[in-house]
Amino acid sequence: MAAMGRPREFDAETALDQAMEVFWRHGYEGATIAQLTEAMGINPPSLYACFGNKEGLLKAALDRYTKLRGVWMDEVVAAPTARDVAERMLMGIADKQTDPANPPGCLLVQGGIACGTGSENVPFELAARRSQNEDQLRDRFIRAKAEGDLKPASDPAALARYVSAVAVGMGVMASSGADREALRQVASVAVQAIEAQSGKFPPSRP
Amino acid sequence: MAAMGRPREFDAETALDQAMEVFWRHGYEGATIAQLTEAMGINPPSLYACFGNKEGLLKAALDRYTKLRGVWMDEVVAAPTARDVAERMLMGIADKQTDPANPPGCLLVQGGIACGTGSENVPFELAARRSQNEDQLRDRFIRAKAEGDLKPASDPAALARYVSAVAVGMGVMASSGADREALRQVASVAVQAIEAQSGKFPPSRP
DNA sequence: CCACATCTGTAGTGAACACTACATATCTGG
DNA sequence: CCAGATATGTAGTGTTCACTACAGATGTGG
Repeated sequence: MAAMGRPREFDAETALDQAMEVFWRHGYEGATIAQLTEAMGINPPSLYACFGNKEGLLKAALDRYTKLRGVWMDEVVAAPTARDVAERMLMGIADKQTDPANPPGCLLVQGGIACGTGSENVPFELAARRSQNEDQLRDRFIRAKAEGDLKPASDPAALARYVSAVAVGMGVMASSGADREALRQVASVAVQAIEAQSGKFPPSRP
Repeated sequence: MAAMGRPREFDAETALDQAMEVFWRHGYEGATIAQLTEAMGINPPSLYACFGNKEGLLKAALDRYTKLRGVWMDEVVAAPTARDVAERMLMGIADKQTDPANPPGCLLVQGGIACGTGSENVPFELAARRSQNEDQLRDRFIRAKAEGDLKPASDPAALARYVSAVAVGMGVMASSGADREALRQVASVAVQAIEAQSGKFPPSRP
């Protein structure tokens, strides 16, 4: 019934990857539309037509980031024990956050911990995504406890929060120049707290 | 030999406390001169005459912050064992970062993890202050190891980095709404990694 | 080929920003 | 009381920001 109009000349996902990198490196407030459009290879009107506004672009970038991380997290929670889950996650983070292919640290931290007037919900947006990871981890630890892999007295939610906190702390350290070896040491120590809750206990009945 | 001029009508330390709170809540880039001057109860020319520029004001606020934290850290490292040092520090942080008298989280994190063009050295400035804490912790753990309080095979620098990372992670969680109990649980789990390195070993000879 | 719809590039818009010129006010030293 | 020095309040400065008006380009359906 209606004509379809001129088709878009850029690939949205590719452009989003470039935007993600800019937000990752400079944070939400530190990233300017000029930097974003240049990295994406488009002009401002194309950006606004496609993503609404700067915050919409951030959300799209966060969606893409968490989607990519999601497949990795699935591998993480596939580890056989709670201890191995923690180790695989934290060691993997040590590597990922110092991978020269990406900006250092984690977009969910670098994106914006504190923001000014007009961007107050950006930190909430990031926190919500982080808590998704934490929930996934918690569910895995609940299972580990049921399987007798964690102490009956252990608190899966607290353990997940702990691993999450360590991951965030590592992200901040990575962004301020910590090298891979330093982060691996942190991960190695951190895993010992999970080890202290681990063992082989009679599984709770199904 | 020269006249002294009109005396300043505000107290620099009091004004700095107010500025500190604004940076703490909104971050370096999110805090505007208008917000700062209003909180400090002065006008822009007074601010610039006294602190040079916005970054100078931040540095002064950081100095004040770390000075106040310094006396607390002295109490922390005065704990008798490495494990107690870690517990006192992380539990204290859980309380401090959720103290309604201050903005949530930690100024050394909230201040600015990622910044835009023209403020690139702000994150470095914060990282430098954080590493002061880490160094103090490391020195204390070196002593603990010498006293036979930590395993001979333990790495004090790695342990200090670990505690530091947990503290930063807790700060981020606090700023995104985690309550005191949640942070205490994180601290409680985190201490167990230090416990795993603790015991009573023959002290190395003086 | 034409009406219509959507994209693209140029060139801006008003608003908010960090910062400051300037006149005035308040001190000290002589 | 006067000269020099520094602080203060008013009222801006130029710059940069997110965002957009508009005209031309490129597609689809009839």
